[in-house]
Amino acid sequence: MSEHTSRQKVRERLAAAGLRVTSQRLLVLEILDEADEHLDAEAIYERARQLDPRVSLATVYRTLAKLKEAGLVEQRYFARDHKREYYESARKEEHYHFTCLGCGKVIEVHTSRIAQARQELSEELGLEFTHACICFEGFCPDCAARRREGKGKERPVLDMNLRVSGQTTPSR
Amino acid sequence: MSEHTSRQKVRERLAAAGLRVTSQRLLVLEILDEADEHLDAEAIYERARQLDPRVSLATVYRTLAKLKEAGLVEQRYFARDHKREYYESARKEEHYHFTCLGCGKVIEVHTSRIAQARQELSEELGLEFTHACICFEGFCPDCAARRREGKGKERPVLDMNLRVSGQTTPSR
DNA sequence: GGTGTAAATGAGAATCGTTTTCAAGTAGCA
DNA sequence: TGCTACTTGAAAACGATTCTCATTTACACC
Repeated sequence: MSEHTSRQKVRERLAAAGLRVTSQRLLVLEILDEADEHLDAEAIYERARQLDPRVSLATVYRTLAKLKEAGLVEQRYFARDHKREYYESARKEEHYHFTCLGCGKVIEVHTSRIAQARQELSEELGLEFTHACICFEGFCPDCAARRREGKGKERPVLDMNLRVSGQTTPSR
Repeated sequence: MSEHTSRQKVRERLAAAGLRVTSQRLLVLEILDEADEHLDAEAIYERARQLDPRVSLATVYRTLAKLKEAGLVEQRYFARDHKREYYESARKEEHYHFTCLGCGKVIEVHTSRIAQARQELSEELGLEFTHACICFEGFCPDCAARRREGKGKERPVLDMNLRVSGQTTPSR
């Protein structure tokens, strides 16, 4: 069943957002819907190209901008890799991201404290929040343990098999 | 009194952090100490150059990296201007930043909810936090009011007399 | 006070994710 | 079916940051 019904739904979501339906936009949105990780423009481009070799990276960027503007897609920054934009379909419930500096893993975390902070600050100061960029970094349980053991060696754990360029922030 | 005493203190802070004391580092750290706004590398460079025309932008960047690494300076990202790094002296108490999309103003806000979230998530999931990048955006009381009035016109308020390049995130 | 050496600097080139330009193609409406 | 405004591909442009490399400097040690 999925093949056309799902594509049809994607089509409708685009139209409902007032966007022209193009094969490139369908493609990008489908890729993001199906992705279980967070993708950057380059990764989306790779996937898109396998399905339709004509798509260009510029169009991926333009499409992402449109989808974001329409609220169909959310853009995130992760940890030290703040030079690179990541995207995810906007259909998940509120969550935030924790990046492990040891293994690069991105862990989704749930908390109501951020919304609470927004609420309180909004009342106290009369601010009107539209958006927040929140990202946490540190070590996942495994990497934290590994660090505690090999502490004598203090080997540079910050390997990041992700594309993560960045500077050092000491863990005080 | 200040002239040499304060410079002497800056000198000591650098040395205490294990950094070589150079005129450029003194300069950058002094500039950040005295700044009442948040400065980006370019702005620091401008100010530094007026005091010592020899300094180069590359050195400003290198110095900021060192100072950050040493914990003397903190680096932030603001709202939509996420391509640009801002710096502030690391001597203030915990606070976060709210950027007004109407006038570009950066408002410092205080809340304990973030620390609370970190604490709770740390206990629940065994995560070890080292750093968080948090920035809020929306409209300050004035701009919010202005928007509510001129709502019919819906003029594009996002003027940002700061250097703010960015995409649109709808205020749902 | 000299001196050796590792670290820091200036100038400009390089990087690299993202955006823009411009000519050609296409969606969606009449 | 045609019109027109919106999209696209390809390649160039952008812009904040980082790197290279030859030169200078801080500072530990004599």
